[in-house]
Amino acid sequence: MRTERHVARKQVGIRDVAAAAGVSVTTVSHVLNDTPHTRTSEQTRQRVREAAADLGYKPNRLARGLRTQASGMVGLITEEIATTPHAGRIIQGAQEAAAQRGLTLAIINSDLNPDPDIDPQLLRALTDRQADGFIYATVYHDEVVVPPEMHTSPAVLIGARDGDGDVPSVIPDEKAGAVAVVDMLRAAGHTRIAFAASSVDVPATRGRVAGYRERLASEGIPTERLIVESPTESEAAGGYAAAMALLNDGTPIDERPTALFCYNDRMAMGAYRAAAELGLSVPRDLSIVGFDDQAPIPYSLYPELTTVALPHYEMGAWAVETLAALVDGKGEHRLLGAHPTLLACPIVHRGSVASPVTAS
Amino acid sequence: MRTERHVARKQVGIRDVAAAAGVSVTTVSHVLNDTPHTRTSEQTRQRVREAAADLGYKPNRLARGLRTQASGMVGLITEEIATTPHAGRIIQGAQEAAAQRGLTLAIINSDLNPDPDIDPQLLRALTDRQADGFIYATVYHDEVVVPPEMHTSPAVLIGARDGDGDVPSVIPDEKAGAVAVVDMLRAAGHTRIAFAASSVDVPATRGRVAGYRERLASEGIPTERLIVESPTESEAAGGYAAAMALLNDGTPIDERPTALFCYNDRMAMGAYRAAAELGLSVPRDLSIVGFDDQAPIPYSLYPELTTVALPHYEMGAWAVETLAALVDGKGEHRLLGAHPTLLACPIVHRGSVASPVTAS
DNA sequence: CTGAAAGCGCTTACAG
DNA sequence: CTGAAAGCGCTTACAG
Repeated sequence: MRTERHVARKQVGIRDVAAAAGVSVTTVSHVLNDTPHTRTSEQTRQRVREAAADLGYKPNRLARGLRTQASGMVGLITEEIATTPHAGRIIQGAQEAAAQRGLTLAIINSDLNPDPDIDPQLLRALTDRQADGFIYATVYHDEVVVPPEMHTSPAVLIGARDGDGDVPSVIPDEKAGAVAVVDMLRAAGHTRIAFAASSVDVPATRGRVAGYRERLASEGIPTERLIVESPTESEAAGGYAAAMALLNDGTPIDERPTALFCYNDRMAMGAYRAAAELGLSVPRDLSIVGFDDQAPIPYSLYPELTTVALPHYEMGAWAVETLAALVDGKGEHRLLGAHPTLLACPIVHRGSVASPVTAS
Repeated sequence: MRTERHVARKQVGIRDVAAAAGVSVTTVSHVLNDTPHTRTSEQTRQRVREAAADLGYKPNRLARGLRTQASGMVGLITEEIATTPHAGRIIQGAQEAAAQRGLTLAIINSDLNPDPDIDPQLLRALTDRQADGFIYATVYHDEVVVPPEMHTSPAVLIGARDGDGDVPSVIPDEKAGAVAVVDMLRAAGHTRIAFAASSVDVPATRGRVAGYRERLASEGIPTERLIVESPTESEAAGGYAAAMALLNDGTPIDERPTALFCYNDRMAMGAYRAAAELGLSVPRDLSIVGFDDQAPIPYSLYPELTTVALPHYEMGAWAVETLAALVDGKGEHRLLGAHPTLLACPIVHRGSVASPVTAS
């Protein structure tokens, strides 16, 4: 008399429903799936539905998938999810969009890939399970070269474009985000806006400085002396050093920057410390803006950090929506593949920006 | 002449391999799966394997699953993955353990559930796909009541125990972690060790204070005046306030705490700020220890924060390993269900702890 | 309008 | 030792 808790009690199948309703399995399938061009009397439909409910019938998606050649599953491969701060939001966005469409999301975690070639082996578990499509999410490459499977099946890239210009992709519009920050700071009355830049070469780095530099340049404001790169990584210590270099370089106090735009929130943390050591009050003496909206930094700082959010959730959702459209044969994905879709990075206003006290 | 990139080119099946190798599909299945008690001549095996490789044969897991009644898929349901800091590590641990066993991990995200009843609807997508087992991860409840499916199928809980004492579960050993911190601080020579407690009632809260309090009590050190609760949430501002209350309450300087153990890293951030404002240098004048090892706080602080890591990755891995054992019929899960498995929370030594300067 | 039957791609008793 | 055949639970032309 062993415990048999995990022995499934004869799963009820479509045949059982048919028997209970006194119709054929064909009919059951039609009414339960609302197959178009199939007219079944309302009375029969009723009977079928009741029988299904009574028996607690749940269609076996494996069987259906085998028959229809569509698993209803999409695979998300993400590089080193743990190290990329908000990867969770990508997964969440993808999962919720998938659920809305009756799709199930399978996750594959990959090691951080130093070169831009995607390992075809990663797709293996997914292709074996007949995934309807693939999403590959990376954060360290501008361009990536995708394995053949991703060319022959619906696929989508997050955070990098396809080198062949074939697979659709989505990336954050870092540059526009930086431009918006400059505009916001200008509107608050700042003219001397410094930038604490990153020294590591990832896609985000270039877009952010570019937005900052070009926007200021377009208003005739020279930025050479206002940009300093972190001497180390883009962490708090680097932000501290950059801020120190910027604010404590011997220039007269009334020529110092009144606003400091940091490459990311972690560097902004260091900038806060530098400001404190220099006796500068944020935001009165110095406005500080970050980038990433990386929890829990922005609301752990005092005052809370005004920063720019990355559209992780939105990219995840965009990915499965685009995938679903490709699977359905809609959407001219070739066109999509040529240029990455840019998603907005909205400013999150908190307490670290104010108008400069020194009126010009 | 429409583009037909997504039209699969006649997927090669087991039948094709059989034909190419000149054997039956039975034989192909046996050699490819290494079916025990089946002796096939080495020569035949060779031929089969070559044919499979040549044709690029990939078994269809859907078909196999249908036949064997085992999908090879496990489902992970996580409550509000985005808000729980390191949920990504749970997913990673689960995914990697799954991959090692040839299992695929499907993810379902759920809203934060205010009450302890798990919504059976969440399992729907998973049961329809014949998931071999379920993992439910929560962080806000001590106990949870699981739906019937999780009683009749292999299932496992992360972060909470089953109210019925039936489903195996795993939780961090918060208390032991806190005890270890006290021991470490005592070994460094501290006697006046304060605790900045959390005011929010989650499982973690109780274990951490308990460990702190009991350990000190066991050494005859009274802790009443050394514990102060955050007046607000367990964020930086609360840590700041608690630290201020602890360090700036008018007690003579040589009676002040020399070490401050914070409920979590976020509160520790606030404690750093309080220390700075009081002119206390960390760790010389005050040692600070956090809890959670929540990126990027510990290495964003100066000096870097010594803290306690949560075994997220390990819990994820434990979950699928346990699940796999249950699926295989091994493991007396009833016994497992009675008491949660505790996983160690290791101290991560960084720069915020030193021996007190004021020798006793 | 409805149903019998084939078949999706596998695995696995069972017979030879 | 090897293979023919049934069957997992569905969907879907096709015939009635």
